[in-house]
Amino acid sequence: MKVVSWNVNSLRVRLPQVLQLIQQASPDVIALQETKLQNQDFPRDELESAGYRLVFNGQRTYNGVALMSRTEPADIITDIPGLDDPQRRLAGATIDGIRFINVYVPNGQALDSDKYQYKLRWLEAFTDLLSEEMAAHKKLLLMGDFNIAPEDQDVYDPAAWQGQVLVSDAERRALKKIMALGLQDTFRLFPQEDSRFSWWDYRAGAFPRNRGLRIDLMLASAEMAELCQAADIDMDSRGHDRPSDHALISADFSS
DNA sequence: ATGGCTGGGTCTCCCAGA
Repeated sequence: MKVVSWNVNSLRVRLPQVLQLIQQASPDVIALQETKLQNQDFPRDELESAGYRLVFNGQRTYNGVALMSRTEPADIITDIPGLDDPQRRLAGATIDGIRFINVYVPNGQALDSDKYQYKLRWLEAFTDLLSEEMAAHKKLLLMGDFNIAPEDQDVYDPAAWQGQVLVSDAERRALKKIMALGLQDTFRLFPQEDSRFSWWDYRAGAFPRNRGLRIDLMLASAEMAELCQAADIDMDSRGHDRPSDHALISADFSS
């Protein structure tokens, strides 16, 4: 089973690239973040014609996530219980007996911003939900744009980023708490070169200079981690004409 | 050098992203 996750930064702009991905890689499950489309504007026909069942949870301008699969999704969730939140950041479903949860974690903007407090509150409420999901599903894959670089090795210049949003102690603690529920970073299950990232600023030649962060993650429960055969970051997706600022990440699982 | 670039909406400026 091939699974991919991609922050497309507008599905309207990136739809041709998603269709190309389908043609070239034919993933079994595709998680998208930052679709930036209301549900009524979601490109249903194009993606259903390409052979996918769709779960989408969208809003205008900001946020929006989707979960696409070759087979029928069941037990769909689109909200975090107990969190009254108009922002559309979650799409989960059971597909082929595996629980998939796709998240677009809030960015946080800056440590002194209200958005940072919202990010921490969101993560706390999400962790409660995830704890229940983990208890109910042995095979679980949590993926998406976490907007947190787990370790300094996931940051191109850790000294310059020290204490900033995306790497701050509170954010990393929140991520550790999520992983302590029994999740493993699939990317780190395999030997990796240094300085491999998943996001690069559009500005100042950040991508050609590889000044990036690894903030897009695919986290697997123990049972899923055992089945994981490979995990990768698709650099071509970021080198594309008119690219998203995020690369697509992928993992393969034996059935 | 707190800039730069991109997408979307309020639409040729502003907000947000990370």
